Amino acid sequence: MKPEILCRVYDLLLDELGPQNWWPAETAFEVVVGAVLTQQTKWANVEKAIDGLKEHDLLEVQALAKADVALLEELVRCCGFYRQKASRLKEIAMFFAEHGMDKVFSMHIEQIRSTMLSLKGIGNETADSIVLYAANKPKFVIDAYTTRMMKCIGIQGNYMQLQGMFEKELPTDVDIYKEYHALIVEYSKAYCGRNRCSECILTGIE
DNA sequence: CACCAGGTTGACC
DNA sequence: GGTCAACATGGT
Repeated sequence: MKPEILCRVYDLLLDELGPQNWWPAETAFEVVVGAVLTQQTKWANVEKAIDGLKEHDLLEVQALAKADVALLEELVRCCGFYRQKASRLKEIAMFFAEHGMDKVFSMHIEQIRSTMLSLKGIGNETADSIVLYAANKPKFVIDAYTTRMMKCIGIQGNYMQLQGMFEKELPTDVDIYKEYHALIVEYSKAYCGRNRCSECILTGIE
């Protein structure tokens, strides 16, 4: 792997798309809910579910922790895997209701991460999304787009290996981590469709 | 009508 | 350690 390559990719993406200002959410808890709902799901469908939850005043910890699961299933049905997501969201809300979200998010970064991983329905990517965008701590998020893009430029590895590469090369900076992940997702959605590689701005960077 | 979407889990090797 | 089916709706 060339030195500085991840920094150069960041500069290219930022120059191409401009700042993305992720995560689109009004509160930290909305980030948590959105992070679970967006698993294998288009963001447009997540927005519908978020709107529905807001209308029922369920997008806050105490309310969601006490919510009727059947109602939750109805509200998140548009996101797929709706039975799992409904019950898991409620359990996650119950956890935060008991332990206090601010208190949990004020722990050390690796402790927040492992705490999130201990909850059903939260794996590596969702845990890191929560750490970065809800707890506001520097953890680089790897997702399917990131893995694909890195493979395109000759960088391969599993989740933790890729994360290690980004965190080693980049400055430890919450805003850069947030922006970089957002840029990868948005660039991939816009330009990495079929047969788009020839006009990709990253062509030849490896 | 097939395929994919900002994954996670539990079972299995 | 890695791999795999199951989980499910909605858009192209």
